Formats: sequence, C-alpha cells, structure tokens
Amino acid sequence: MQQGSFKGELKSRIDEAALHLFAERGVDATPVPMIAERAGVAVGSLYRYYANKNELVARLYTENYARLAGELDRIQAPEPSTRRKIAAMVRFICEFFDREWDLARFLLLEQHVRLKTYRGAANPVDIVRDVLADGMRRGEVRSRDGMVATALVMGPVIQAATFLTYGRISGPLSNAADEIAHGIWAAIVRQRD
Amino acid sequence: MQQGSFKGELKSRIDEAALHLFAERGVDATPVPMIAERAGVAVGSLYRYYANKNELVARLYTENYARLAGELDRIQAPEPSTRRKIAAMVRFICEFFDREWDLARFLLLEQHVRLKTYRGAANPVDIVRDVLADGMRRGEVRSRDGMVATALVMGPVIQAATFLTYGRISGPLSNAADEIAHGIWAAIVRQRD
Amino acid sequence: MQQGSFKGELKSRIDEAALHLFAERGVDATPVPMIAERAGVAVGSLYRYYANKNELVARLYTENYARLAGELDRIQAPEPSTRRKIAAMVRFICEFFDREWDLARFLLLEQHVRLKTYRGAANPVDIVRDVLADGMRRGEVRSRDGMVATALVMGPVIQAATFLTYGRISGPLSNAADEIAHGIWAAIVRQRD
Amino acid sequence: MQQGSFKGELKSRIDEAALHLFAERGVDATPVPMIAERAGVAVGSLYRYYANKNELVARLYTENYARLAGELDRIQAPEPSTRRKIAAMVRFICEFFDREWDLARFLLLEQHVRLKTYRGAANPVDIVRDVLADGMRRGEVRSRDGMVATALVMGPVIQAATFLTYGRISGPLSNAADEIAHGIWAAIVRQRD
DNA sequence: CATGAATGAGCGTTCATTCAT
DNA sequence: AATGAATGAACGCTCATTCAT
Repeated sequence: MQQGSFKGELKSRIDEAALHLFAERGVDATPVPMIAERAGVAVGSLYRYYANKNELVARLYTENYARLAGELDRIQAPEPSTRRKIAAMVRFICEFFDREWDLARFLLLEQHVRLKTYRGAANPVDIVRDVLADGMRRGEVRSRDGMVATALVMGPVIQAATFLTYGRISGPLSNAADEIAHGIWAAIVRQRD
Repeated sequence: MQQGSFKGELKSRIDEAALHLFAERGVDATPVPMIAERAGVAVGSLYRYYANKNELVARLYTENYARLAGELDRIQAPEPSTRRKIAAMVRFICEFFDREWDLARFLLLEQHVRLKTYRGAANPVDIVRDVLADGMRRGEVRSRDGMVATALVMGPVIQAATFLTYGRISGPLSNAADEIAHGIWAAIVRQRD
Repeated sequence: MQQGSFKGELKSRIDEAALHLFAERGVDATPVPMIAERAGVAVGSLYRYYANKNELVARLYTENYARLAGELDRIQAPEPSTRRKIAAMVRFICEFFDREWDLARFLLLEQHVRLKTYRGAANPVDIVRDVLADGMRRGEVRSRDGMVATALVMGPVIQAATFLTYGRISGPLSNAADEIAHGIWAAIVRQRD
Repeated sequence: MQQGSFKGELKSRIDEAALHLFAERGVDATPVPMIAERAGVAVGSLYRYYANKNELVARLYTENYARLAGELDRIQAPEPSTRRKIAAMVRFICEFFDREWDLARFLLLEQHVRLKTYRGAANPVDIVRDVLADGMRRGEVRSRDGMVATALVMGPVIQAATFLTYGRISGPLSNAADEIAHGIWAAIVRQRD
C-alpha cells in the first residue's frame, strides 16, 4: 500500500500501456515485451492477468466497446426528441475521442479485425440503429433502410475522428460536434412537404 | 506470348493474390509464401517485383489509392453542379466496392496504417475537399470547415461500405447510392433564406 | 500439535504431492506451482524445504532408493538359502509396487535420468548382486558374470512392474510374485550333474 | 550433389543429432536449437521436416520401434524351435544395442513416456508374447500368464541393456547374449517330470 | 529469369525462483 | 514461518528474406 502500489495497479498499468501502443503502432506491431516495458512490469506479469496476447486485445476491445455502447445508451435515453438524442450522442463521441484518445483510436483501428466476430450484448451500432428506428416510427426521421440511416449518422462522426487521427483535423473534436450533428440531422430528418 | 506467359503477368497474378489475401485475412496474418502459392509463383519471384513485403503492401496501397483519386476526379469534373458531382462520386465509390471487392476492402482495412504516412500526389480526400471548397465558393454548399464538410460527405459512404464488409448491409452497395447521396446533399447544402 | 499442524507435516505433504504428480505426468511436465497447489502450500514454502526443484527430485529419488535398498537387505538377510532370499526379495518388490504405487512408478520413471549420477551408499542393484555373489560362492547359483546374473534376477521383476504401469498386466503384482520368482530361480540355479 | 550434399541429407542429419542428444540428455533437456546446431542446420529447417518438436520425438520413436518389431519378427520366424527363436531374438537385441547405441538408448529412455500412448501395428512386446504363446501351445514353454512369461524373457535383456547404459556392464552386450538366452530359456522351459 | 530449400532474428509463452509482506 | 505476486531467462515456433541451382 506504500509508495503508490495497490492491488490492481499492475493490470491497469498494463492496460494503459497496451492501449497506447496498440493505438500508436497497431496490435501486430506491438510485441508483448514492449507492452511490459512501457507498463514497467515483467513479461510474465502480463500473463497473470491475461491468458495470452490475443485475450488482452480481445478484452480491451470488447469491454470498452460494450462500455461505450452503455454510455451512449445512457446519454440518449433522457433526451426527448430524436434530434436531441443524436446531438447528444454525437457530442458524446466527440468528447470521448478528446478525452480517451488512446482508447478511441484503438477501437477505431481494431474495428475491422474485431467487429467481424464481436458478439457482445451492447454495441454502439445497435444503439444508433435503435434510436433511428424509433425516430422513424415517431415520424421524426425519414423512413429508409435502418443500416443506411445508421451509416448517415455514424459515418460523419467516425470520419471526422479518423481525420483527427491523421492530423487532417486539429484541435478538440468537440469543437466540431455541433456542426456535425447539425449536418447529420439534415441528412436524416423527415422533410415536411 | 505463347504458353500463356507475357511480361507483367506474374506481377499482376501476385498483386491479385496479395490483394485477396490481405482483404480476407489482413496483411499481418498473410505470410509471403501464402501469397506466392495463391499466385502460383515461387517465393523468390515475388522478390523480383518487390524489394520486400512492406513494399508490396505500400505499392498496392499507394498506387490504387492514387488511381482511385484520379478516377474520382475524372468522374466529378464533367458534372455541372456540386450536387451532381457528389452524387456521381458517391455512386462511383459504391460501384467501386461492388466491382473491386478485394481492392476496396484492402484500402479500407489498411487506411489506418498507411494513411498516416501516405505522400502521394492524388488522394480521394483532397478531391472531395476541393469539390466542396468549390461548392462553397459557388454558394451551393453551406460554408463550414473544409474537413468537417469532407467528413459529412465521405463518412456515410465509407460507413456504409464498412457495414457491407461486416455483413450488416447486404446486396450491392450501388443500390443504396442514391439514398446516401441524397442524405449527404441535405447535410451540406446551403439552406435558402 | 493443535489445528492439525506439526513440524514436518508440510514437507511430507509436499513429498506426497510431488511423488504423485511426478509418477502421473513426469518430472518435467510438473510445474512447481502445481506441486504446491496439490500439497496445499504456497510455492515459497516448498523452497524452505528444498533449495530448488532439482533437489526435490534428487532427494525424493535418492532417499527412497536407499530406503528401498535397506528394506530389501533386511528382507533377504534372515532367509537361509539364496533361493529363499530371492523369493523374498521378488515378493517384496511386487508388494512394494502394489503398496506404494506413486513412489514405485516414480523410481522406475526416473531411473534413467538419476541412476547415472546416483552416489548413495545403499542401492537395490548391489544388494541383489551381493546375494548372488554369495549364492555362487555357496554353490547354489550357477557361476557367471555378476551383473549378467543380476540382470537375470532383476529384469523379470522390473519388466513385470513396467507392464503393470502400461496396463499390460492387471491386478496386484503380488499375484505374480511366485511365478516370477520361480522362473528367476530356474534361470540362475546351478544345475546338478 | 557436390560436396556431400544430397536430397534428404538434412533430415537424416537432424534425426541423428536428435537421437544422440535425446539418448544422452533426455528429450526435455534437449532444446530444439541444440539439435539444429549439432545437425549443422538452422532451427527453421527442422520445421520443414517435422511440424514440431513433439512430432520429431514421436516419429523417431514410433518408426524405429515399429522397425525394431519388424526385424525381431523376421529374425525369429525362420527358427524351428521356440528355444532358438528366443536365442535369436536375444542376440538380435544385444547386437542392436551394440550397433545402434543412440537409437537403442533413446527407445529405452522414452518407453515410459511413449509406450502409454503408442498405437502402432508392430511392437516388440507383442512379437515376444506371440512367440511364447506359440511355444506354450507346442508344449515347449511352460504354461503361464502370457505377459508374465514375456516379462521373464524381455526383462533380463532390457535389464542388461540398462546396466550397459549405466556403465555397470562393459564391453559389447553381444558377449553376454548366450548367457542371457540360456538363463531365459531355463526360466520358461516346460520341465519334463 | 524462376525456383524453393534454407536461414535465423524475433515473436508469444512458460515456469523455476525470489522477496516484500 | 508462510505467502503468492512478480520476475525474466529460456523455450518452441514462425516467417520475411536469401541464394545456389
């Protein structure tokens, strides 16, 4: 308990180091000893918390992806209209990138590998799709294929985040949140005729 | 020309095999001997066309990414309005995914690794950004940060393509092209009044 | 003495656990933590009794091998004739396998690794060889090379025990003791005429 | 073809090196790089011939064990009497140890690990047991449990070989072949009464 | 030119051993 | 004395790359 050591400290140090290196270099370009070194632990210690490297990656992905979905759901639930639900979610994702840079980039990077086999209860795509389905039922959102609508909503946010990781957008993503949300809403809103 | 072999045939067989395996399994999970086997050439022959595996990946990415940019530019140029330029580009990308499934998935998959260091003259992002900048100047497109606008345009297409690779959207992407283009235009059009 | 713990209890729990696992899985396939777990002690405690894993194996082998030699000697000593000495020793070894299954298998398994460097005072091979030398001197046993004679005596018993460990002989080995002893005696007895 | 290299040379160099090191140090105490070094090949080359270390050990064991059984069978078949069959087999095994020292020691050493799971058609134990069963049927060999009889025959030979590996018997084992065979025969022959 | 057997650096992983508590 | 989390050397194995044929 002295000198800044407490139970579970190693695990979170490993998680943090892994997340950073995975985001910065990619999973495959990050050897286990490199994670251990950055975490300041021995290689063997990593295997006390994870059965193998793949489990580390999978748990890091799955747990955070599910957590993100949960938070996204909690963010949209209290909002009265679909428009405000979407604005809240867009802002939340933007802030998520600003706040949890390593984690967000890791989730973005690994989606192509992990999402094919991801079988978690909660996931952000379904949250958005459900909000949109509800919005269509309520007549606030123009009726169209659910996944196409979801692409219209998630696409701009993910793309802006991607530009951020390439350095093509600078400064906090939250600054662009309202602009993005506004554009998205125009793309999906049911036009009065 | 006899015996079914001509200059450059081997190279294109290698490229095709690599593209398919990279798209299907990922670059890191694809050993060079596996590419050679699928291409029907010896491992050593692959090294006659590419100095190493990384160069194969880089050239495959860079050349096709630049080619895609060029075609995108050629597609939008003749169109008279920004709206039609964007519709043409969206349709082109959708058809690109339907037509060149392996290549498109490879470009999507590798963007996060390659785009950080990509230094090619032509690239799709700049094409779209330029079209939008022009549209803003012409007063057709609402004025906002160029990259945010670009995200609003590219995001939905890329996201729909991504959903296609996860199997969350089925059937040819071109079927959704008009819907997507329509939504995108609503997101960026300059509102009258 | 209360709470079921007394001096040396831990050591014997460790020994027993190690013996069982070594016999069942082999020495190299038995991690130290697995021994500790089966013994119900911490890994560190094991190192209070033995300097390292090799010493555990060596002491387990050496002490029990020497003890076996001692008991074998005590068994044959009171017997009046070589024939009865051998019958007694054969029966004793058979019963030893039936009674101390783990220990016996361990000694059998490790002999090839340990016997090369074994330097203990007492050992079963010498006991048998001495009994036979004595028998030759007394004219009861046919004269031949001492170690060849020893092989004729020990071989059948060890081989039967080996078959038992492979499951090629079933039931208690003691059941076969008389048969084996009878055969052995015929093999070494000095023929009259 | 020049300078002493021909197809299959590497494999046999690997086999020889492995056999020697396994016999000398034991399988578990022999790292793959050590085998490669002694064979004068790179580590990777070993994996061109064997899928993994265990397969190397298993194939080395299984193939040679089966071959030994085959040769043993071919040795005993032409002999007219059980007595001469056994004498021939004993001599053959003794010469086998003298001739193929590394291989013989390896088979002896690994029997405890491999024989439990060995499922090959041919094996020396069954050959001997069958010869004995036949001898009992013919009235040449005293009737008793087949495996006990087999232990009486194989035991002395294996034990003598074991003594040879410990240095307790010196010189070629073939020198002792007749003595051993004579003893074995006395142990199992059907006594006229 | 094309071949593919051979190479060996570097990976993921295990486990005997230590030592702060 | 007893504990068990932490250690890191050493293992088995892979695969990008080379080069004699």
